[in-house]
Amino acid sequence: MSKYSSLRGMPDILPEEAAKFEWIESRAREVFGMFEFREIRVPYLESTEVFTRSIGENTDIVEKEMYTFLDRGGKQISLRPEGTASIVRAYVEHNLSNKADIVKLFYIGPMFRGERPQKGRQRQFHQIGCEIIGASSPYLDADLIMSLKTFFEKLGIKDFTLNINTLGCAEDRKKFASDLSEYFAGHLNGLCENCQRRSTRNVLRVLDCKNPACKEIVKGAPGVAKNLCPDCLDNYSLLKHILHDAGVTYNEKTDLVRGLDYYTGTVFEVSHPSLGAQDALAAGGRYDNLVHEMGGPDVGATGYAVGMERLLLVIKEENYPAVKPGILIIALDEKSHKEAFKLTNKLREAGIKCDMDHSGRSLKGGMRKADKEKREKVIIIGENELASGMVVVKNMVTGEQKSVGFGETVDLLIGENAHG
RNA sequence: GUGGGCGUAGCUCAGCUGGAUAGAGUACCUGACUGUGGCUCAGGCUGUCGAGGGUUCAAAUCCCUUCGCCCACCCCA
Repeated sequence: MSKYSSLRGMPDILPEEAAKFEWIESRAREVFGMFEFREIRVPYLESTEVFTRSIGENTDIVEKEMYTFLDRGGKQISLRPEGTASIVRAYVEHNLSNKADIVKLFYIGPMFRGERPQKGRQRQFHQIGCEIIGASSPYLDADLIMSLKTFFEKLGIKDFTLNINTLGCAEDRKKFASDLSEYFAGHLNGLCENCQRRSTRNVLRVLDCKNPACKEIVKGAPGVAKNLCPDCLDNYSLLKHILHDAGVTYNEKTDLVRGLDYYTGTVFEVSHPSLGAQDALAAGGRYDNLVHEMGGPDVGATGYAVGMERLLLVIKEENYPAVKPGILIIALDEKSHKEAFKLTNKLREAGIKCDMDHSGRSLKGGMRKADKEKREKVIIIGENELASGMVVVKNMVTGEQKSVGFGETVDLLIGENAHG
């Protein structure tokens, strides 16, 4: 039992897992680079207002999940619970709209929410997100969704489902919400306790309640489609056409809603069956009013975030590349240890991955270690080698070994690596 | 915040109707094999039985409290 442990929901990411993070991140950079998104790094801490204004004062995230505290100057600051707010803040602050009409950005990093941890959910978790700011063409939504699909394919993820829906523009949404409130008011008794509360406070959320009784009532609820203005309707059906033509299979899910206030119009979610209760791998949508609300130009925007920890749960072990260990250098006594260390450094200078056993264990011990670590080669240096000026290079796979002069070791190994 | 499950060796777990030095497998170290790994065999190391308190002649085992982890609700990526 150690004296200290990390905070609840804020786990250490140990090397084995960190390697997976690293691999996923480099696939992200590869794919998003190809789509011409550019990376942006925004701070983990922001003035609390950045989040309350954008995510919404009455959302659960802001009300009860955000890590908020006073800094030494008495200013109220918060650890970011998501990425979009900061990015829009940065976009406005640095007048990025003047540099290009469309700005495509991606980010990778930790987010913080004070929730109770469970499968696929931590307090410090990591997201990879993409944003396209500057216009509201459905082609941009399609571009965004294509980047997500390509990313998932690159990671070897299968069996994911893309669900899409539209919430309509701000006016549409208002009308829709009031229609829903009216409908649910007539079925109040059948709804679960939570939904009775939701039906007045945040009526859209009743739509994705998991309670069977509520689901039944939701079936008869007015759909969003009726409430859409012609523009929204056109945009949404155009998006569906574009996706169809691009060969993207999607599932229209009319009860899909988002919990953050800034979403408007198209929303989407990617879910995976193996995830359990928290089955969203990624989610996003349009936020056409946010940039303006944050003090920027009146331009549309769209984006999504992918949950890293959830990717980890979904990606199969064999999808990750095997990490090949380097050569192990084993010295048999103090004198050879010095020479061996010199050789180790020479190999590294030549770009050959290797490590030396400094534990002073026996040759047998060293061999065992190399075997356990699945090393392909070891180099052995002892009294005999020092006397003859040769080192032993042993191939652990074939069992074959040869003596080679100290000076020729690097050349030999480079030659062998070149031939596999 | 609410509910349920679980905390015993580095890891996976047994022991739990109270009983003497707390076990197995695995991992690790050493030797058989004096300078060569995998297989085999032999030996060795590792524990505040999550923590604190209580009941008892006696507690890993029963009771209370507490902390931690997991799953679910809630919410969300």
